[in-house]
Amino acid sequence: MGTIYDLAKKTGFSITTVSKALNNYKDVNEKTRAKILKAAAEMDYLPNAHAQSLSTKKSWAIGVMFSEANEVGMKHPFFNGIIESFRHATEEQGYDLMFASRNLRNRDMSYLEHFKHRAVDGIVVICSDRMDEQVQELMQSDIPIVVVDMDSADCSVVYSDNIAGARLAVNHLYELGHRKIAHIAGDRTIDAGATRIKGYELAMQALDLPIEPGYLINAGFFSVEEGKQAMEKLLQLEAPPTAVFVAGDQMAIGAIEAVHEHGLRVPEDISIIGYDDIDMIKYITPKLTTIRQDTDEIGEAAAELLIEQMTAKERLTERRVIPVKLIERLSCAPVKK
Amino acid sequence: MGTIYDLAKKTGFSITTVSKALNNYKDVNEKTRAKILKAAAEMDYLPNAHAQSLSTKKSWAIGVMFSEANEVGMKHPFFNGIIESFRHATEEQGYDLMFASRNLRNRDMSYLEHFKHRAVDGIVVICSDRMDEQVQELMQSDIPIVVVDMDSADCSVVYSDNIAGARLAVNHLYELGHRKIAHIAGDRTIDAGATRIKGYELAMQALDLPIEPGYLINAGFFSVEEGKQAMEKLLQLEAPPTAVFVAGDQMAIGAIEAVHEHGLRVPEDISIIGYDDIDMIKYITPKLTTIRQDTDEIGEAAAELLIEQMTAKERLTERRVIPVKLIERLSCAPVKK
DNA sequence: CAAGTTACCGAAAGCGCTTTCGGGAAGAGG
DNA sequence: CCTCTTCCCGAAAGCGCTTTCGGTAACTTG
Repeated sequence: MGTIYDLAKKTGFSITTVSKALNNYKDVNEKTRAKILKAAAEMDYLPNAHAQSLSTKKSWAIGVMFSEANEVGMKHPFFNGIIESFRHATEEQGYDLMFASRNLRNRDMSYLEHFKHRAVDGIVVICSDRMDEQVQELMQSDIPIVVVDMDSADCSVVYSDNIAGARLAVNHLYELGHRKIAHIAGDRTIDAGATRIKGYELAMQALDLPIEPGYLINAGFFSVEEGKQAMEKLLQLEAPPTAVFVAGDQMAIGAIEAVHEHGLRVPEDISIIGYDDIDMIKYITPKLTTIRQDTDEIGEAAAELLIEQMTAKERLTERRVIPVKLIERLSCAPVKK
Repeated sequence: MGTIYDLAKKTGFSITTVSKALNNYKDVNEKTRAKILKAAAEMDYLPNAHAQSLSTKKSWAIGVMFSEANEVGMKHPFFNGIIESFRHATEEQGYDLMFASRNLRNRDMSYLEHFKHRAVDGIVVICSDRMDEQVQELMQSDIPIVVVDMDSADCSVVYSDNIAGARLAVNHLYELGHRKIAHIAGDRTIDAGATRIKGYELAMQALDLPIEPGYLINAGFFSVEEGKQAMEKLLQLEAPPTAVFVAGDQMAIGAIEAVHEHGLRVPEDISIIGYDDIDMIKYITPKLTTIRQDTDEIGEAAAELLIEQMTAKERLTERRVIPVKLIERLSCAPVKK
C-alpha cells in the first residue's frame, strides 16, 4: 500500500503537500492536487488510521457497551434493532463502531479504561442496569457519551416514553372493559422496569382502579421463563386478573404459555398486552398486542445526540424521549361478562 | 491520564525502561518495575492504543463484515448468535471487534480498503452471498480472514454440515411415513441455500424417492414472507406434499402461516421441519421441529481459525464443518393414512 | 586482582501522519 | 522599477509508543 512518504517520492512533492492535498487544504494548487490524487489511486494508497489518530487526536471510532445483565449480549432483538439503526446513522458521518471487552491482553480493565486506551471519540451504552458500576464510571467520565433506555441527569439519554406506554396499555385494557388489570413488571433496578411500573400505577390511579394485592408482580429481567412464572402466580390468586399488562414481549410470551398450560385461552379468558414489539410476536399464537418502541428512532436519536457532543466538544445532557404506539393484534379482547 | 513520558518523569527512569517495565521485558529489575507499575496505577496511566499499533504493527482489532443482502444487518438471530460467541472467544485473547462501514468520512470505499485503513489484524465475514464482490475482494487479500457459513478454497471457512442437516430432515420425515416431501429452498447464490438443496436431493435419492415437479421451490433470501409465498405455491399443486423441509426457520414460520390460512393444520395435515433453531420457534404454534445449527460452536471455531492465522502469520485455508442436530418438537407427525 | 560475565538501564531512531510557520515566486499597485 | 500581497510549497516538530544496540556497574572466576 505504501505510506505518505512513498507518495511524496513518487510525485516529487513533499509529504506536507501530499498530506494537504489529501486533506483538502486550500493552499495547494489544483493541478498538483490532481497529480497527487491520481498517484494515490495508482498505488492504492490508504492513510493509516492509527497514525492519523495519533496526530489528530480523533479516532473516528465510537465505543459501544452492551449491558450483559442477563447474558443476552447482542442477541436481544430490541437492542439489536437499536444498535443497527445507531450504526447506520453514525456510519454516514464516517464513524466506525468498536465493541470493546473488559480484557486487555491478559490484564482486565474497566470499560472506561479500555475506551480510553482505544481513544474512542464517544461512547454509547445500550440499556443498562443503572446501578452497574461500569456504567456509572462511564457516565462520570469526560468522554462524550449517550445512554440508551435509561434516564440520568449526568449525560445525554434517550429512551422510550414508558409512562405513556404503560398508560396506553392500561387504557386499552380499560376500554375493553377490563377492571382487574395486573402488571407483570421488570425489575426496578432497570429503568424501563421502574418507569413502566410507575406508568401502570399512574394509569390505574387515573382510572380510579385499585391495584389488588399481588397484581403488581416483579418478573425480574424480562425473560420468557420469568414471565411464565409470574403469570402462574397471578393465576393462583383468589381473584385472578382478567387482563395483564406485561412489561416486555418476551415475558408476555411466557405469560401466554402459562395461561395455555392452565387450560385457559388468550384472549378469551384473559387478555395480555406486551411491550417492545419485537419481530417474532407477529408469529406466535395469538399474535401479541403490544406497545411498540421505535428502535429506529431511538438509535437515530442516540447517534444524533452523540455526534452533536463530539463535534461541539462539550458535555451536553440532553434528554430525548421517544414516543410509543399501541399495536393492536389479537391477544386482547373485551372482558367476559 | 498522561503519557509514558510523564510516567518516566515521575519515576525518574527513562521512557525506555518504563516501556519495558510495562511490557514485561526481563531486563528490568523487579524493584524498578514495581515502582513504575505503582506510579502507573497512581496516575491512571493507560497506553495509547494508536501509538502502540503504529509502532508494533499490531492493532488487536478484528474487522467484522456482515452481509447486508436482505438488509437484516445485525438483526438476524442466527448471525447474532454467531457473532456473540465469536466475540466472547476473541475477547478472551484480547481482541476487540470493529464494525466498519464502507464510508470513510465522505469518501466511500470498499470494506477491504476500510479494513486496511484501520489496520485490523484479521477479518471475519459472517454469512454472505458468495458472489458479493466485496467478499471476494476480502478473500483475495492477504489479511488473515475467516468466512462463516460459506465454503471456499481460498481461505479458512466454517459452516454447518448442511448436507447432513438436510439428510437428517428428510430422513426424519421419511421415518414418519412421508413420501411426498417438498423442499422450500434458499437461493442458490447463498451457500447455505445451495448445499441444503444438494442435501435434499441426495437424501431423496438415497431413499429412492422421486422429486416431483414443483417440489423444489426457491424462496429466495430466507424471509418469513418468501416462505409463505413458497408454501402457497406448494399448496396449489395438483398433488401437494404431505411434508416440507424448509431451509430456514423464518421461512418455515411463513410456511406455517400459509398452511393455516388455507384452513389446514400443522402437523395433522402437513408436516413442516425448519432449519437453524432460532429462539423464537419454541414459542410459535406449533413449536417447530428443526435442524439445530450450533451457533456457539460456529463462532468459537471461527475465532479459533482466525486467531491461529493471526499468530502464525501465514495464510491458512482450513475448513471446519460443524455438526447439526435434529430437534424434535411438534410440527411433524406421522403421515395421514 | 585482572578478565570475563551478567544484570540493568537509556539514547535514539522509527512507526505514518498532521500542522505551524516561514520563505520564495508571481502578480498587483503606485 | 520597487514594494506589497497573494499563492504555493516544504522543513521540522510533534503525536505516544517500541525496540535495537550499546554502555556501565556489579558480580564471577581462577
